[in-house]
Amino acid sequence: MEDSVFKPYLQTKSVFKEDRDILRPSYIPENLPHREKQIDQLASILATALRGERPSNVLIFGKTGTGKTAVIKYLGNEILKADEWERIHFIYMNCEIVDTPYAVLQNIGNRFVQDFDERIPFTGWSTERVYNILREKMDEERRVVVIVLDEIDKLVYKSGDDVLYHLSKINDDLEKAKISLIGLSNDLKFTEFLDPRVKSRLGDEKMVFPPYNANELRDILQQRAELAFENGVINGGVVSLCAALAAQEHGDARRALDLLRVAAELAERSGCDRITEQDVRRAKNKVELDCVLEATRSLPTQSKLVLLGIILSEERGSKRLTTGDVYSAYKELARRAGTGILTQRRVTDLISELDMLGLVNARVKSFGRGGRTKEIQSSVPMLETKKVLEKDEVLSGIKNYRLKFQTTLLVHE
DNA sequence: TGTCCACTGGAAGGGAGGGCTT
DNA sequence: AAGCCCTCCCTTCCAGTGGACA
Repeated sequence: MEDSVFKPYLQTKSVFKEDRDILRPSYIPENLPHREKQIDQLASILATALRGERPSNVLIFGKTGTGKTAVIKYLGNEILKADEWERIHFIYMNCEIVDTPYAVLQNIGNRFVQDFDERIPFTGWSTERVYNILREKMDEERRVVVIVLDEIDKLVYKSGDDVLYHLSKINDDLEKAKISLIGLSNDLKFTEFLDPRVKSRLGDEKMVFPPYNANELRDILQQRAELAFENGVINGGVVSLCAALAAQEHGDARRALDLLRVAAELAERSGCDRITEQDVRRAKNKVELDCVLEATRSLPTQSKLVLLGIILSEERGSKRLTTGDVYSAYKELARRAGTGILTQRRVTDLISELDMLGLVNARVKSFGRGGRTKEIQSSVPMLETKKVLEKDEVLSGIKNYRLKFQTTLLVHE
């Protein structure tokens, strides 16, 4: 240990108390400041379950970082604590991960299967069969099942409302068990895509979580900071700055906590025993850059080629790219890299995906006789992103490549 | 006022790859 | 082994369109 390369890092005093996960968004604190009203309201709905009755279905709306997930998980824990007869099942699922009808049903179904041999396989069965098993198993005992579908809008946009239709209707087929559904969404409009029957059944009750303002964010951070840091590590200015920065981004508490955590890590790494406002500013840049680079890194190869095509075209001076331009650049790169070449239709979709991830800006624009197409601009730091892209094995062969073709708009200029 | 460009984005479907069932 | 199922990724086909220009 004496000469270990880790020694200097182990010796530096940590700014954190033992548990730095307290600053992670997944941590559920003992109380949630400024969500008392919402907790009360939900508690009054869920309390029905403690009497063995079925609580109303609830839809909860609110932007990212407004505490939807934290509140529902908190209430989930509380209700299980209060459930003397152990007849309540609380099932939480994130539909961004569990995002197909089959997966949702399989996931719920397996909570009610004890025997390993009877588990529902992750593929192979028909969805109907999974549904039937799920219904049977669930109905074996008298119980109330609360199913939380986080990011429920993602499920609907991807797979339609079939599962929700079946799940919201399942009570008609149950004798002993009762289920209630809680959907969390940051998109108010997704219900427009639901079958009217599903829409009305799902939305017995509706709630909206407003964004936190800077003062509320400060309270939240203050609470966590006291739990996470040693005394004197942090001052009021640091917390206020994190809160203010996050308030500018539609009151996202997750963002605020990230800032504080990363600022602390930066301070720690540079051997300081207190966090400064300078650290917070550095953290802001780091958090933003890390987000973009991580999104880039995890792109499928073909999307990486499209993004690289956009970046290289811009690097050469064309600021406004059309779908056609991007496709030409992409084709050139794909040919070079020796991958298959996708159709333009497919690349259109990949561009839209990049747009949704916030890596590029793409909006449909009409150029009159010039036709109607997307106007595309990257919104990533070019140098760093290019480095990440070139680390991909398949793309490594086209390092430092320069495009040959000319953009249409460049020609006109 | 109508034309016409360069796509857009929906629909349908193929086929590969995971796996279960008989 | 043959015949299912579900999902992912992709192709093919195509009606529809905003707005500069004649």
